[in-house]
Amino acid sequence: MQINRLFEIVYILLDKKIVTAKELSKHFEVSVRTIYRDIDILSGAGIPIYTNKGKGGGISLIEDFVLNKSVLSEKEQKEILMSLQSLNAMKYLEVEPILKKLSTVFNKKSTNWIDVDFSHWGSNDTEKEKFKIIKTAILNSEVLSFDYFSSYGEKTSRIAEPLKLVFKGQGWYLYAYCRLKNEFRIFKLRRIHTLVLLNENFKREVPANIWGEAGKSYDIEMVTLVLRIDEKMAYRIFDEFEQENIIRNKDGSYTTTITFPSGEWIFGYIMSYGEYAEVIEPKNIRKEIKRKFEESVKKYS
DNA sequence: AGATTTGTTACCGACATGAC
DNA sequence: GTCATGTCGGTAACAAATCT
Repeated sequence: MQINRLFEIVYILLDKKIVTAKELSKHFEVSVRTIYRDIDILSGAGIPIYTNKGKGGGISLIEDFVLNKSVLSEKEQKEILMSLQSLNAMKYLEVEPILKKLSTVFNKKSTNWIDVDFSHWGSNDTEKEKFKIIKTAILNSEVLSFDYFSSYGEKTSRIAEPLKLVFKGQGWYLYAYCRLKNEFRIFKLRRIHTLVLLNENFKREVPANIWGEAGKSYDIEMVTLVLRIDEKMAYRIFDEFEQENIIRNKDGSYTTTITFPSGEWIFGYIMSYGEYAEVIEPKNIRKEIKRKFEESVKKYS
């Protein structure tokens, strides 16, 4: 199964409105038989696809499926986007520019409950599970309870009204109204544990700007790090970095590139690798790390 | 009405992949 | 290696819409 073909079919349909199976089969260099199988899969995934026979017929999406909100309820639109997203999220990794185009089509015209980025969704089953639960909670406006571990490792039990899933930087975040703090908060998915759907509904509007003051988050300076990490930390590397940014060296160590919002916390992050990580670039961070380690050594001497 | 265009379904064989 | 499973291609027969 070539998942890219499915997305591209949807994209072509959005673009051209109507296409015959034969045209599609030529475009993809597969048989019409295969195209029909794809159509089956797509409609199974909740995409409102239909066909017309005879001259001028072909395959199309239900009219104005993106543009006309009255045809599809808000909820249906959400689910279409979700079904695309989860197809992608499940396991198919080769996702390409078509998805970007698709996401702009959706983002512009459709709902905004999720900021689609179509980046890799990791390989972690429990994260997929979390994603699924949260998805359900958002779509049905159900209150969630979970344990949350702050960056200091502090654990708090939260009850929150989930509003939006956002992909940002290196991972997924849940934007929700936290009843513990009585504020809108952003939770990193990876730090959320023991997620439970409470049998309670809520009503709350999503504020226009969820990332704080306008533009603020976009002005954050980013730092691109090149790290060499010891083989011993392999389990963390594949958890924390994108696969295509990982290079395995001859001696078994790994070189990875990652872009982070700059800030003091980067040092903490790098140092959490202890002796097993070495900063190659940028030089100033390399120096700073060295200095910090040296200071730390002083304490022990 | 009959030809043409397009979708729909069934069946079978080839091939790849993963499990045992 | 063998077996099961899944994907794809080819063909054939049929249904429905449209054209001449």
